[in-house]
Amino acid sequence: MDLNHYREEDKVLLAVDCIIFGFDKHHLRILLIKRNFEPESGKWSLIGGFMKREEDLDQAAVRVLEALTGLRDIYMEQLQAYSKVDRDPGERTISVAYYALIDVDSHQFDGPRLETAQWFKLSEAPDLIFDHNDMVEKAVARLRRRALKRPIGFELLPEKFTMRQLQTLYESILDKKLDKRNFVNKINSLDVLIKLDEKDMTVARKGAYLYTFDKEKYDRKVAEEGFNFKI
Amino acid sequence: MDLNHYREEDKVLLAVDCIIFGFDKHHLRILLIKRNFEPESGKWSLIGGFMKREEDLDQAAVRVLEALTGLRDIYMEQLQAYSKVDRDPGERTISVAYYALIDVDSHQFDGPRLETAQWFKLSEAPDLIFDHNDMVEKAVARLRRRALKRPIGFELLPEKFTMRQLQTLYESILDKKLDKRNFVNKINSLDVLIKLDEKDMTVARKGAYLYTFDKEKYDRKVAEEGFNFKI
DNA sequence: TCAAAAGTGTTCTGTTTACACCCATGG
DNA sequence: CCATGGGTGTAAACAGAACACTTTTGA
Repeated sequence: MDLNHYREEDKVLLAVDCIIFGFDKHHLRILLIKRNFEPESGKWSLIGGFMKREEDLDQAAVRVLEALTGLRDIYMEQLQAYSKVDRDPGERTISVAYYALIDVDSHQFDGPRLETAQWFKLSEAPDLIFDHNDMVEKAVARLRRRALKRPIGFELLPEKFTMRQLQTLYESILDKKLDKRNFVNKINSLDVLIKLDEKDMTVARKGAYLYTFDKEKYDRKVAEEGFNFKI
Repeated sequence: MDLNHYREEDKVLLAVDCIIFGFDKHHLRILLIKRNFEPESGKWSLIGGFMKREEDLDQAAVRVLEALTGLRDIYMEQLQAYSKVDRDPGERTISVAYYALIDVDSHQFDGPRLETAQWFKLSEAPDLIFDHNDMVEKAVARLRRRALKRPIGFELLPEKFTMRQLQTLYESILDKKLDKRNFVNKINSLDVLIKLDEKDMTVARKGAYLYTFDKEKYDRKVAEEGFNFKI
């Protein structure tokens, strides 16, 4: 059997596509670009590009994201490979999806790219090319699972945030209303937030306490394989 | 930027590697083959091979598994892609890992392949080539997560099985002893097993009732997004 | 003085855990 | 008749869900 012999003609192009989730204090968003090249020029798609021979997929994802949006040092995680034979009508390509979570407000992308890259509310995102809708759906499912397993927010929230912002983030990820008291009790019982003396006076006349994550405690607890964050 | 232009020299070989879990009524096992080709000839590895241009990854995984073991109609699920630049010392290849669960006893592989393919107890598996150890570790983690989320066993157990066999399966997946009464109560509360009138008289003087999965109920419940199977 | 959002605890219910004895049978 | 593994229930601890009023202060 020639299973184990390289056949030059079986080589394929490997692409990466990035599902970038953002949160802007009110809504969960996703970053898309309008394609200005064929195929499917003019349509919306995920940020993507080809892996080069001298890099691995993780590196390709980081490079492609920066090239198209100027966003730097974004940590991305691999989701899975998409390989249907006819997924890209142009050329046989296999694409590996990556996803990341970032705080919209502290990651402005630079001017010239603004026209092509744009944040959409998750619920209002346009139809995407190829199998990109599937990729997004899968990424959302992963985000939800992850949110239920441990408190996320490090990446999606600014350094300092109010309890309500964290709750709103969870509500938009899980797409359901949560009980304020139960949420606060749950978060506090996890003991990974530091309550600051500072208040955000813009959100209410009374003001709202600001919190930060206690990264050390958080990492320790995640490592100890605990948490289980059911809401 | 040439992000969006195909470069012939960036094409790569895409491989699949299969982590096949089996259960033989006592132990969780994994299927490995001894390589009789370079590189790393003589060492143990996962079952793997290259994707052809005219098929997708899922199809490649099924084909490769059958070619090397004679195992047919095995449902496999994609884990993730492995793409370190130097992962295969021979040629630049990216490998996508797949995993499957099967019942060892009802899936004998055919004679001539017996010498290369072999079931190992998970705890006694040899060191593997390339990044295959990582793949296995990841697959085990996935298997555990899945076992905790819903009752698995359809695939890993024979059609009819005893409660104790199901418990042993869970104990070997989770690698810890479970309480017999709590386990039975939990399983029964899920209401997806059918208790047969038949007993397996080989396991104890008293005999042990045989069960089958109620596939319809099971599928309905999984679809209703419920279950949460904490043990 | 009032509108708007923040902050805060308790009770109830369901789930998980811990735990020990009798049963049926083949040898 | 006894050794072996199968089969069964209950109580205590814990986690999750439901639920309403007071506080602060800027306009």
